[in-house]
Amino acid sequence: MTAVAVDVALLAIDAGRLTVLLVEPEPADLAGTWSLPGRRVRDDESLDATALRALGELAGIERPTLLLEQLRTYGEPTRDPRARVVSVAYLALADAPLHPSPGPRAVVADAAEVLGWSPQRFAYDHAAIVADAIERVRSRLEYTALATALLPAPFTLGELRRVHEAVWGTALDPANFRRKVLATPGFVVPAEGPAVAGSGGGRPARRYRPGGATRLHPAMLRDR
Amino acid sequence: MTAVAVDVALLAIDAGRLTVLLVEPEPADLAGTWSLPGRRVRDDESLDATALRALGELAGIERPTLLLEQLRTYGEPTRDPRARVVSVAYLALADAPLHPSPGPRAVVADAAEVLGWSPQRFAYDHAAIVADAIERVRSRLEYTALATALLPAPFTLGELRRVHEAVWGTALDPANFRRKVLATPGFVVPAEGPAVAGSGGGRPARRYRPGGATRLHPAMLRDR
DNA sequence: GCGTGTTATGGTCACTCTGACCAGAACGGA
DNA sequence: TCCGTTCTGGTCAGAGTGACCATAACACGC
Repeated sequence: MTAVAVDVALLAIDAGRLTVLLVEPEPADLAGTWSLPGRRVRDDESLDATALRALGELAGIERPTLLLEQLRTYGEPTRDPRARVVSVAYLALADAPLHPSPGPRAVVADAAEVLGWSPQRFAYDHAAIVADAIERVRSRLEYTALATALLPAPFTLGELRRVHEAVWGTALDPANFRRKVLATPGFVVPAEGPAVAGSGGGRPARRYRPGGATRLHPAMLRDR
Repeated sequence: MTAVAVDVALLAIDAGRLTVLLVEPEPADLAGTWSLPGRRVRDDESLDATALRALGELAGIERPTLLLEQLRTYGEPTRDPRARVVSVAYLALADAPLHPSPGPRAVVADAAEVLGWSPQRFAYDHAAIVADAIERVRSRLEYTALATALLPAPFTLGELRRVHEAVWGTALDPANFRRKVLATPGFVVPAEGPAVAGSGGGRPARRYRPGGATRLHPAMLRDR
């Protein structure tokens, strides 16, 4: 009988880098590999609820501010050698660095490094899911206002720019980035209160909040 | 126990309009509504294979040239009142008008009209799946070369333009469309052979084939 | 054959958007 | 005070775009 599971790729920005949450798989024969937190779907439970439960039970992460977006569903008959499991993969974005709770069973890994790992370091087909999740968030930053989900509000345009730089792995011109963000209706709106200086000195920056727009026009295309 | 099914939104261009394939649901208590062709996933069967089998068994459509793309997975616990069914929805594109086989059990409906139907005319949550599929193909035409999957090769730039017009429901300037397509690397490549006139007269048009590119740079943005 | 309608193709022009770049403003720290 | 940093506003050339025009090359009716 075919089982249904949910696996979650939880991404966050930590020290200027994009990170992904990994956990040790539960089956003993998969020791030494990494996987995404995942749980079987209960009969009365929505897929979103399963995703949140997996993060709580396997990494001790309970955050109401998580942004959840369905990634795709992985259903190759051979993806789990023990049983037929169709897995609905989720992309989740946190607005602050992750601090998983219980010891070595969960780690926060650098996304760019993980992309270079051999697929054998992952359990099941989770190497593909992680790669798809990272590519999805990179693409979403071009066409949607998703970057604001990776930051606590209010934020400065410099902080928003560093989110884009961390996700895309490229440097962006501060003045041009500012011009494009402010020219895109609904991307950000000014927040009340005075400008505040950052940690390394420099002129204090104004603060902004998410503007409510989802799709961006015009888009913020990265270089190719 | 949770079951897994695949539902397919098969779209095609017919007489200058975007169409979607609908079938009558099998349960007797859903008579009078429409649904997408769907089947339970067999234990040894991939999701893609289930999608093709559903089209064959429920509409008599057997086409190797279909383009399949996963849409998303619908898993609300209440979406099917009889049992918990998680459904993986697929978007499928045909390169020619559809001719479903067996009588009134399958119909080809105009996509724009279907979008205006009340959700009660559909079984389950298939109104949402159809709407998501149409929005997906409209969006894909902006950023990918998917339009070439809705046409048999070789094709003229006028035929390719009419695909965009049918999907988006807007008129496009022939000269500007031509300039943009030819300026996008890998979108189309010239086909051998002479130019051929269309049905309604006019200067014969050169023919092209898909150029192999998937993502388009620059994108072909529609008006908003 | 001849005009007419249609489609394809090539071009112009003004406008917008973009990246590269410059310069001053406003802070923290030596 | 000087220096390094970041923020903010600006210029400039080039690419891309929509609106539009003109010509080419066919089918069709007369």
